[in-house]
Amino acid sequence: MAADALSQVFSALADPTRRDMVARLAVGDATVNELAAPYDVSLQAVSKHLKVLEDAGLVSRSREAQRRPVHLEAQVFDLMTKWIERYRRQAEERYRRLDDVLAAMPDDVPPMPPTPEGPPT
Amino acid sequence: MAADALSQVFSALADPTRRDMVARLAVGDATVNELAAPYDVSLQAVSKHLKVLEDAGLVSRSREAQRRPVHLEAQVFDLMTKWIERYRRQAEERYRRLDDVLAAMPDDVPPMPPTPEGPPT
DNA sequence: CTCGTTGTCAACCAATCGGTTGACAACGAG
DNA sequence: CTCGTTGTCAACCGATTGGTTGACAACGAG
Repeated sequence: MAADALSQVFSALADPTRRDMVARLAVGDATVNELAAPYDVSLQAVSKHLKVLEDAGLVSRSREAQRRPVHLEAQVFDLMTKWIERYRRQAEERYRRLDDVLAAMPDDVPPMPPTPEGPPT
Repeated sequence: MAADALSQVFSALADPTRRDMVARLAVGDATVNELAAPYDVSLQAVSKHLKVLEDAGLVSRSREAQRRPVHLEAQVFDLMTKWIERYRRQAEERYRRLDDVLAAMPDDVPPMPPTPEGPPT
Protein backbone atom coordinates (compact mmCIF):
# COMPACT_ATOMS: atom_id res chain seq x y z
CA MET A 1 0.00 0.00 0.00
CA ALA A 2 2.31 2.69 1.22
CA ALA A 3 5.79 3.15 -0.13
CA ASP A 4 8.78 3.06 2.19
CA ALA A 5 8.68 3.74 5.92
CA LEU A 6 10.34 7.11 5.63
CA SER A 7 7.73 8.37 3.18
CA GLN A 8 4.97 7.29 5.51
CA VAL A 9 6.53 9.07 8.46
CA PHE A 10 7.17 12.31 6.59
CA SER A 11 3.74 12.17 5.05
CA ALA A 12 2.10 11.60 8.42
CA LEU A 13 3.86 14.59 9.91
CA ALA A 14 3.07 16.81 6.93
CA ASP A 15 -0.35 17.49 8.43
CA PRO A 16 -0.53 20.20 11.15
CA THR A 17 -3.35 18.44 12.98
CA ARG A 18 -1.37 15.23 13.13
CA ARG A 19 1.76 17.04 14.30
CA ASP A 20 -0.39 18.65 16.95
CA MET A 21 -1.59 15.25 18.10
CA VAL A 22 1.97 14.04 18.32
CA ALA A 23 2.76 17.07 20.46
CA ARG A 24 -0.17 16.24 22.68
CA LEU A 25 0.88 12.61 22.94
CA ALA A 26 4.42 13.55 23.91
CA VAL A 27 2.91 14.77 27.17
CA GLY A 28 1.24 11.43 27.78
CA ASP A 29 -1.10 8.79 26.37
CA ALA A 30 -4.65 9.82 25.50
CA THR A 31 -7.91 8.34 24.28
CA VAL A 32 -9.35 9.14 20.88
CA ASN A 33 -11.98 11.40 22.40
CA GLU A 34 -9.40 13.30 24.39
CA LEU A 35 -7.33 13.78 21.27
CA ALA A 36 -10.35 14.90 19.28
CA ALA A 37 -11.49 17.48 21.82
CA PRO A 38 -9.39 20.45 20.66
CA TYR A 39 -10.35 20.12 17.01
CA ASP A 40 -13.47 21.11 15.22
CA VAL A 41 -13.80 17.91 13.23
CA SER A 42 -15.72 14.69 13.57
CA LEU A 43 -14.44 11.86 15.72
CA GLN A 44 -14.15 9.76 12.60
CA ALA A 45 -11.74 12.23 11.06
CA VAL A 46 -9.56 12.01 14.16
CA SER A 47 -9.75 8.24 13.99
CA LYS A 48 -8.46 8.43 10.43
CA HIS A 49 -5.59 10.68 11.44
CA LEU A 50 -4.65 8.20 14.13
CA LYS A 51 -4.69 5.40 11.60
CA VAL A 52 -2.21 7.34 9.47
CA LEU A 53 0.04 7.90 12.47
CA GLU A 54 -0.26 4.25 13.42
CA ASP A 55 0.55 3.01 9.91
CA ALA A 56 3.61 5.23 10.01
CA GLY A 57 4.62 3.58 13.26
CA LEU A 58 4.49 6.84 15.15
CA VAL A 59 1.73 5.69 17.44
CA SER A 60 0.34 2.49 18.92
CA ARG A 61 -3.06 1.68 20.36
CA SER A 62 -3.91 -0.80 23.06
CA ARG A 63 -7.26 -1.97 24.36
CA GLU A 64 -8.56 -1.01 27.75
CA ALA A 65 -12.24 -1.80 28.08
CA GLN A 66 -13.97 0.15 25.33
CA ARG A 67 -11.29 2.80 25.40
CA ARG A 68 -8.32 2.76 23.02
CA PRO A 69 -5.44 4.64 24.64
CA VAL A 70 -3.02 6.05 22.07
CA HIS A 71 0.69 5.94 22.78
CA LEU A 72 3.50 7.80 21.04
CA GLU A 73 6.30 5.62 19.69
CA ALA A 74 9.23 7.98 19.69
CA GLN A 75 11.80 5.59 18.23
CA VAL A 76 10.53 6.24 14.71
CA PHE A 77 11.85 9.76 14.97
CA ASP A 78 15.32 8.29 14.75
CA LEU A 79 14.61 7.18 11.21
CA MET A 80 13.99 10.75 10.14
CA THR A 81 16.76 12.24 12.18
CA LYS A 82 19.22 9.82 10.64
CA TRP A 83 18.14 10.66 7.12
CA ILE A 84 18.19 14.38 7.73
CA GLU A 85 21.52 14.37 9.50
CA ARG A 86 23.13 12.43 6.71
CA TYR A 87 22.38 14.95 4.02
CA ARG A 88 22.75 17.98 6.19
CA ARG A 89 26.24 16.85 7.11
CA GLN A 90 27.02 15.99 3.50
CA ALA A 91 25.90 19.41 2.30
CA GLU A 92 27.86 21.20 4.99
CA GLU A 93 30.95 19.15 4.21
CA ARG A 94 30.65 20.10 0.57
CA TYR A 95 30.26 23.72 1.53
CA ARG A 96 33.39 23.57 3.62
CA ARG A 97 35.31 22.00 0.75
CA LEU A 98 34.14 24.74 -1.58
CA ASP A 99 35.56 27.31 0.81
CA ASP A 100 38.89 25.51 0.71
CA VAL A 101 38.88 25.48 -3.06
CA LEU A 102 38.10 29.16 -3.19
CA ALA A 103 40.82 29.90 -0.66
CA ALA A 104 43.35 27.87 -2.63
CA MET A 105 42.31 29.47 -5.91
CA PRO A 106 45.11 31.51 -7.53
CA ASP A 107 43.68 34.91 -8.34
CA ASP A 108 44.56 34.67 -12.05
CA VAL A 109 42.01 31.90 -12.67
CA PRO A 110 38.49 33.34 -12.58
CA PRO A 111 36.85 31.00 -15.09
CA MET A 112 33.17 31.68 -14.66
CA PRO A 113 32.33 34.31 -12.12
CA PRO A 114 28.61 33.89 -11.47
CA THR A 115 28.29 37.68 -11.25
CA PRO A 116 25.82 38.84 -13.91
CA GLU A 117 28.17 41.47 -15.30
CA GLY A 118 27.89 42.61 -18.87
CA PRO A 119 31.24 41.80 -20.48
CA PRO A 120 32.20 44.83 -22.61
CA THR A 121 31.74 43.15 -26.00
CA MET B 1 -1.39 28.64 -0.60
CA ALA B 2 0.42 26.13 1.54
CA ALA B 3 -0.05 25.95 5.28
CA ASP B 4 2.90 26.46 7.59
CA ALA B 5 6.53 26.03 6.62
CA LEU B 6 6.94 22.81 8.54
CA SER B 7 4.07 21.16 6.69
CA GLN B 8 5.58 22.14 3.38
CA VAL B 9 8.97 20.72 4.29
CA PHE B 10 7.59 17.43 5.60
CA SER B 11 5.27 17.15 2.65
CA ALA B 12 8.08 17.81 0.19
CA LEU B 13 10.22 15.09 1.74
CA ALA B 14 7.34 12.61 1.87
CA ASP B 15 8.04 11.72 -1.76
CA PRO B 16 10.86 9.23 -2.41
CA THR B 17 11.81 10.84 -5.71
CA ARG B 18 12.14 14.22 -4.03
CA ARG B 19 14.18 12.77 -1.18
CA ASP B 20 16.38 11.17 -3.80
CA MET B 21 16.89 14.53 -5.48
CA VAL B 22 17.86 16.06 -2.18
CA ALA B 23 20.39 13.26 -1.75
CA ARG B 24 21.76 13.98 -5.20
CA LEU B 25 21.94 17.70 -4.49
CA ALA B 26 23.82 17.14 -1.26
CA VAL B 27 26.69 16.03 -3.46
CA GLY B 28 26.60 19.22 -5.46
CA ASP B 29 24.44 21.56 -7.53
CA ALA B 30 22.84 20.19 -10.66
CA THR B 31 20.75 21.28 -13.62
CA VAL B 32 17.19 20.12 -14.11
CA ASN B 33 18.22 17.74 -16.87
CA GLU B 34 20.95 16.23 -14.75
CA LEU B 35 18.47 15.71 -11.94
CA ALA B 36 15.92 14.20 -14.30
CA ALA B 37 18.35 11.69 -15.85
CA PRO B 38 18.01 8.86 -13.31
CA TYR B 39 14.23 8.85 -13.36
CA ASP B 40 11.86 7.43 -15.88
CA VAL B 41 9.56 10.44 -15.91
CA SER B 42 9.12 13.48 -18.07
CA LEU B 43 11.22 16.59 -17.57
CA GLN B 44 8.07 18.45 -16.62
CA ALA B 45 7.41 16.10 -13.76
CA VAL B 46 10.89 16.74 -12.43
CA SER B 47 10.34 20.46 -12.84
CA LYS B 48 7.23 20.14 -10.69
CA HIS B 49 9.11 18.22 -8.02
CA LEU B 50 11.71 20.97 -7.95
CA LYS B 51 8.99 23.57 -7.56
CA VAL B 52 7.70 21.72 -4.52
CA LEU B 53 11.18 21.56 -3.04
CA GLU B 54 11.71 25.23 -3.82
CA ASP B 55 8.40 26.30 -2.25
CA ALA B 56 9.43 24.38 0.84
CA GLY B 57 12.67 26.33 0.89
CA LEU B 58 14.76 23.20 0.52
CA VAL B 59 16.21 24.27 -2.78
CA SER B 60 17.04 27.44 -4.71
CA ARG B 61 17.52 28.03 -8.41
CA SER B 62 19.73 30.61 -10.06
CA ARG B 63 20.05 31.53 -13.72
CA GLU B 64 23.10 30.72 -15.76
CA ALA B 65 22.47 31.23 -19.45
CA GLN B 66 19.53 28.96 -20.30
CA ARG B 67 20.52 26.56 -17.57
CA ARG B 68 18.93 26.67 -14.09
CA PRO B 69 21.37 25.18 -11.57
CA VAL B 70 19.59 23.84 -8.51
CA HIS B 71 21.14 24.31 -5.10
CA LEU B 72 20.32 22.58 -1.83
CA GLU B 73 19.47 24.89 1.06
CA ALA B 74 20.39 22.80 4.06
CA GLN B 75 19.35 25.31 6.72
CA VAL B 76 15.71 24.31 6.41
CA PHE B 77 16.59 20.95 7.86
CA ASP B 78 17.08 22.69 11.17
CA LEU B 79 13.39 23.49 11.30
CA MET B 80 12.50 19.82 11.19
CA THR B 81 15.28 18.72 13.46
CA LYS B 82 14.17 21.21 16.06
CA TRP B 83 10.56 20.06 15.93
CA ILE B 84 11.50 16.40 16.06
CA GLU B 85 14.01 16.82 18.85
CA ARG B 86 11.54 18.70 20.96
CA TYR B 87 8.97 15.95 21.08
CA ARG B 88 11.42 13.12 21.07
CA ARG B 89 13.08 14.56 24.14
CA GLN B 90 9.73 15.25 25.74
CA ALA B 91 8.57 11.68 25.18
CA GLU B 92 11.83 10.24 26.46
CA GLU B 93 11.71 12.46 29.51
CA ARG B 94 8.21 11.25 30.22
CA TYR B 95 9.35 7.67 29.80
CA ARG B 96 12.21 8.20 32.22
CA ARG B 97 9.81 9.72 34.73
CA LEU B 98 7.53 6.73 34.37
CA ASP B 99 10.46 4.47 35.19
CA ASP B 100 11.10 6.50 38.32
CA VAL B 101 7.50 6.18 39.35
CA LEU B 102 7.56 2.46 38.80
CA ALA B 103 10.79 2.15 40.74
CA ALA B 104 9.38 4.15 43.64
CA MET B 105 6.16 2.16 43.56
CA PRO B 106 5.58 0.10 46.68
CA ASP B 107 4.97 -3.45 45.53
CA ASP B 108 1.50 -3.62 47.02
CA VAL B 109 0.15 -1.12 44.50
CA PRO B 110 0.21 -2.65 41.00
CA PRO B 111 -2.83 -0.94 39.49
CA MET B 112 -2.18 -1.25 35.74
CA PRO B 113 1.25 -2.43 34.71
CA PRO B 114 1.55 -1.68 30.98
CA THR B 115 3.85 -4.66 30.56
CA PRO B 116 2.06 -7.32 28.50
CA GLU B 117 3.65 -10.02 30.57
CA GLY B 118 1.74 -12.92 31.94
CA PRO B 119 2.20 -12.34 35.67
CA PRO B 120 2.70 -15.79 37.23
CA THR B 121 -0.23 -15.36 39.52
C1' DC C 1 -30.85 -8.08 28.33
C1' DT C 2 -30.86 -3.21 27.20
C1' DC C 3 -28.73 1.17 27.06
C1' DG C 4 -25.04 4.62 26.76
C1' DT C 5 -20.25 5.31 25.76
C1' DT C 6 -16.32 4.83 22.79
C1' DG C 7 -14.55 4.10 18.64
C1' DT C 8 -14.22 1.97 13.81
C1' DC C 9 -15.84 0.86 9.10
C1' DA C 10 -17.96 2.10 4.66
C1' DA C 11 -19.57 5.17 1.27
C1' DC C 12 -19.34 9.37 -0.59
C1' DC C 13 -17.35 14.16 -1.98
C1' DA C 14 -14.27 18.07 -3.16
C1' DA C 15 -9.52 19.19 -3.34
C1' DT C 16 -4.83 18.02 -4.01
C1' DC C 17 -1.06 15.23 -6.09
C1' DG C 18 1.97 13.09 -9.40
C1' DG C 19 1.99 12.12 -13.79
C1' DT C 20 1.13 13.04 -18.84
C1' DT C 21 1.21 15.92 -23.40
C1' DG C 22 1.46 20.31 -25.97
C1' DA C 23 2.85 24.99 -26.35
C1' DC C 24 6.22 28.28 -25.65
C1' DA C 25 9.83 31.32 -23.35
C1' DA C 26 14.87 32.23 -22.90
C1' DC C 27 19.13 31.83 -24.44
C1' DG C 28 23.65 30.53 -27.22
C1' DA C 29 25.36 28.85 -31.62
C1' DG C 30 25.34 28.81 -36.61
C1' DC D 1 17.63 35.72 -37.94
C1' DT D 2 16.91 30.81 -37.33
C1' DC D 3 17.64 26.67 -34.94
C1' DG D 4 18.60 23.56 -31.03
C1' DT D 5 18.88 23.24 -26.11
C1' DT D 6 16.94 23.89 -21.60
C1' DG D 7 13.29 24.48 -18.89
C1' DT D 8 8.51 26.27 -17.50
C1' DC D 9 3.46 26.90 -17.93
C1' DA D 10 -1.22 25.14 -18.76
C1' DA D 11 -4.60 21.71 -19.29
C1' DC D 12 -5.94 17.40 -18.36
C1' DC D 13 -6.30 12.65 -15.89
C1' DG D 14 -6.55 8.97 -12.33
C1' DA D 15 -5.37 8.11 -7.55
C1' DT D 16 -5.01 9.68 -2.98
C1' DT D 17 -6.37 12.73 0.91
C1' DG D 18 -9.08 14.87 4.47
C1' DG D 19 -13.40 15.65 5.47
C1' DT D 20 -18.43 14.35 5.98
C1' DT D 21 -22.57 11.19 7.48
C1' DG D 22 -24.64 6.72 8.69
C1' DA D 23 -24.28 2.17 10.48
C1' DC D 24 -22.49 -0.77 13.80
C1' DA D 25 -19.13 -3.32 16.87
C1' DA D 26 -17.34 -3.74 21.65
C1' DC D 27 -17.77 -3.07 26.14
C1' DG D 28 -19.44 -1.62 31.13
C1' DA D 29 -23.42 -0.17 33.79
C1' DG D 30 -28.24 -0.49 35.02
